Amino acid sequence: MPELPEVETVAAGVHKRTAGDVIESVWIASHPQLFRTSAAQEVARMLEHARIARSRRVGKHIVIDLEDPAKPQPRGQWIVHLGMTGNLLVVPAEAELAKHTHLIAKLQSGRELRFVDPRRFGKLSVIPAEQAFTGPGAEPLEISLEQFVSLFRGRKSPIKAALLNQKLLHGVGNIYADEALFRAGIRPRRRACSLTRAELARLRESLQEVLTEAIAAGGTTISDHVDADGNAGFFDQELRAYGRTGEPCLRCKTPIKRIVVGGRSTHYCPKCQK
DNA sequence: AGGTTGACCTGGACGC
DNA sequence: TGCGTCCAGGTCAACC
Repeated sequence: MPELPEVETVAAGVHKRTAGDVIESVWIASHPQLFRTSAAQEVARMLEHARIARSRRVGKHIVIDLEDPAKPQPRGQWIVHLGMTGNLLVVPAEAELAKHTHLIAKLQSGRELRFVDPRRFGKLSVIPAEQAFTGPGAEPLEISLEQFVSLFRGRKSPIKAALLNQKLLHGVGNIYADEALFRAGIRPRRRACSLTRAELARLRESLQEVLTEAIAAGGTTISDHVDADGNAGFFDQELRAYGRTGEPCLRCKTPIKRIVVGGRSTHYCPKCQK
């Protein structure tokens, strides 16, 4: 499900509904692979009796700032990665329990913050307050043209694969990589280092544009992305390349082609994208 | 060291 | 209806 716009939608929803609320107790299912960097008990200890100060997005991660409820002092950060099918929902305590619910944080307000993830590719961890979480790469919406250009200098991998590399830019996933390359008119298989400065400038513009539009639409719902309230996003109606295999290009009517780049399914217009 | 591939999971869609 | 196959928005370890 989740790339930058979807994670942004979820983080904003969680923030709106839980800021200031206090976690009374935590229930965690026994799936140790969800807790690669922090043990489940560590997560529980950090969350229990903490006040939720703020929730925000960094790359594809949701960062939840926790503080001690007595004195407003930072306690730590809860880092949530939604993986492929993960979600954070804020629901009334009596709401039906979804299958694959792996964590429930009971809130003072009577609601519950629940982590649900059928495929269990998601990851939960906690870090101390003084250790600021910055994510693995650069923010696509804030990066300057100079920085953007330097990311791809000397990179021999296909530009599509480089866009998906979270250590370069974090937050870009398969859908928006395809969409940005379509809008910029660049072939996904081009070596990153072969792109001219003008092409990279176009790519950066296209990427920022498509991400911004998708955030405004509440993200793309292919099958299971919903916001903290359970509402679907509607950016899937705006997709021009992703998932349109065989359908006419909206610019030139040539059928959209599907290939595999870096092991990921990739959609592009063989005529418009050079 | 950088680049590529398969493994990790469940479930939905499709063909027979 | 049921069974097998393929595919999926993301990483990350293990290989070349």
